[in-house]
Amino acid sequence: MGYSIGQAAQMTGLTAHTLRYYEKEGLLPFVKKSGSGLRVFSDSDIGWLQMIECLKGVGMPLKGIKQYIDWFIEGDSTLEKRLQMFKEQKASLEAQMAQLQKHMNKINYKINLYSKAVEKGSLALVQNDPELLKEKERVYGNEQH
Amino acid sequence: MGYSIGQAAQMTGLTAHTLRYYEKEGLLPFVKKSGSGLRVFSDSDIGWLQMIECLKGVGMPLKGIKQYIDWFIEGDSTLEKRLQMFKEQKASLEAQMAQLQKHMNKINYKINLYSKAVEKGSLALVQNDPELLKEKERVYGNEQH
DNA sequence: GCTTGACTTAAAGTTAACTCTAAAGATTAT
DNA sequence: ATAATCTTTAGAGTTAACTTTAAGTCAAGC
Repeated sequence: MGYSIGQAAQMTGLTAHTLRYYEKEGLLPFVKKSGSGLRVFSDSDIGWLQMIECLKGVGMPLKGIKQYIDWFIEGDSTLEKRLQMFKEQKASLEAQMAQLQKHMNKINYKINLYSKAVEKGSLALVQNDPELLKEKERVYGNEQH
Repeated sequence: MGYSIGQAAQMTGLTAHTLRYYEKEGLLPFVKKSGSGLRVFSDSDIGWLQMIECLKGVGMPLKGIKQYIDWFIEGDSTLEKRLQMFKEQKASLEAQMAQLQKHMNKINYKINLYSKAVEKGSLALVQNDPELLKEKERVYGNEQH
């Protein structure tokens, strides 16, 4: 029900250093201190850290995450802003996933190409395989490498 | 068939500064210079830049990309290494996409939650909606925020 | 022939997000 | 109660990937 900074670090995969850094940046305004000044993380604090990891993972900078936390603290008057923020993150996430899928197609092409090249012992011998050229045109525009 | 650094910048969405920086870092070993010392980018160089963008986009650091280019220059003796590299990038990409999907689930939950909160004008009034709690448990482990 | 804008180099500066250091106080195991 | 370990603070250092600066060269338009 109350975790030390070391325990919180282990639970989240972050380091104690990073947790102090996050606190300094205003990302952990709910973490309490014990009588002797030690941080005490609650389950809710761990939940916040997991939300932070999520937002960080979709590419939000720490400043943007802090904005969300500040809105949360401000209360129900910021509900629309928070909803808007999540909608924007969803759109950004969809764009990212589409981009990654394109990269995946290119990389699959390369794996195909290099698999055949390794078989033959030569890249040049394989580059003009008509089957590969067709796939290449489908995946890329019209590149090399 | 030959592009100035400014044209190459426009074609790739990078800045001329960045292209010079990439060259300095060894990522553009094939770019030629004109008699007066100006860079001349070929279509193949543009293709390399697109491959660089792809690898950067899947999270490879410039050093790793340079390694690939160095292997390419070294020739067919490095075919296996290059194949291996692309296989690793594919695995990393798959992990990333799975992670992003998890984040997407959380964010969809938040959009759902905040949509209802905005409707009611209160987050607290909505937090305990049994329908939402069920979805929350499905999406998260057991968090707040 | 002069201005404007693109280009050259080398090197210093910027930003985000940590990461580490030092010196001291607190907690836990034996 | 004492050694080993954990935690505290403020502040300096690190890393990747640019980004800007300074000081100058080159080419095109009027």
